[in-house]
Amino acid sequence: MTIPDVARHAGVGQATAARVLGGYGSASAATRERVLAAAAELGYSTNAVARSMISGRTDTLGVVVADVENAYFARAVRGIADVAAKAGLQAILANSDEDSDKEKAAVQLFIERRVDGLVVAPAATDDEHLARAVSAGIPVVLLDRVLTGAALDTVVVDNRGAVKAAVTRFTEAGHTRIAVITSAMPGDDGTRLGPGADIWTTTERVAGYRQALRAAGIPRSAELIRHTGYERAWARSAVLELMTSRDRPTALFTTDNVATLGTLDALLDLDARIPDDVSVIGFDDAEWTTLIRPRLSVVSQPVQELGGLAADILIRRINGAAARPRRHTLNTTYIARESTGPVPARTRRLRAPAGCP
DNA sequence: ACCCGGTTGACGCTCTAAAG
DNA sequence: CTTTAGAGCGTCAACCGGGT
Repeated sequence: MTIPDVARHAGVGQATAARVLGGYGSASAATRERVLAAAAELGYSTNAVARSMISGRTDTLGVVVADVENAYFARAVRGIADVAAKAGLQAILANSDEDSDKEKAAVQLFIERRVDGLVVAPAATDDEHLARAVSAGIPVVLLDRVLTGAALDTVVVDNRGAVKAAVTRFTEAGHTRIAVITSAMPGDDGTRLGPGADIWTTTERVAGYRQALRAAGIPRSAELIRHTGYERAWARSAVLELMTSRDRPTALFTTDNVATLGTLDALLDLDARIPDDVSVIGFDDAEWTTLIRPRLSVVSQPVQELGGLAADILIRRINGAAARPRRHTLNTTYIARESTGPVPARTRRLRAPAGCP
């Protein structure tokens, strides 16, 4: 059923039926009613493909994140989708798995699909493909991460400051053996970043950690900085190793959801008591952080607002806003709960249970 | 028989010009 | 206010004439 069918059935001209059904131009109330009745009777529904052909819009937003299963991205996507829906746009998702090639492929596919705009949490510092999207007339807003080379609207939080403030809680409580667990890809030695893994967020958070140590006059030691990769199991084994080593840390800061889950997993296996054996602060106030005991102290970021703001800026761009691209930095808050405490008086020996890898 | 580059028409809708 | 006629959007299959 197409507009000519509806027009014929309603006994009006094709253009009139199109105007009524498309919601543009004018038509008398009586005509409108006839057209709508005919459309309902015939079961007409708009052909969005045909509409896009002339309008040049698809009313869709492409969203590329590392992994929608990650609670952080899930909430961000929720924020994006809600704001998009209010503007009559639909978000389409792709996962990059922090792989630059996958991200490029996803962006290319979105360009081919002629999405009206893109929200990307970039996996790497390479931005050529994003510039291509922009020159193809598809505006791009970066989420969660900054690309230094690109002049793009960007929505982030103050990662460095947030982590510095949180780690300072540790130093103020007297901790000096403070480890940081990140789920960035490690290099060969397990402590430095691997090639292409210099994700802005992680870099900033580790920088915040370093600043806090420096401010407290604590010499930094490389073995306390662990880049464990994007699998929770990897973070887990890194923490198992770290916590059973001599001179183990008394405080752990985890920079993201995956690292936090892997860390807690390891501490459960070690039967470590939080915070008596080790204090923990995580980044991101996931829902489950208050369901466990002790409740986890966290840096909380307004994830859903972050996504919503990204979508909002993007929609403005789609509608022709020409302002110079800028970085929007939202604030985080530290939420003190029960997972942090003073330095343990003496370190109880921790060991992994038998059969535990 | 085949391959080549080029042209045409079809898809469903939006939008304009011109006329009723 | 409403109508008709028609251009055009981007892509593809089908077709065309011309060449191997």
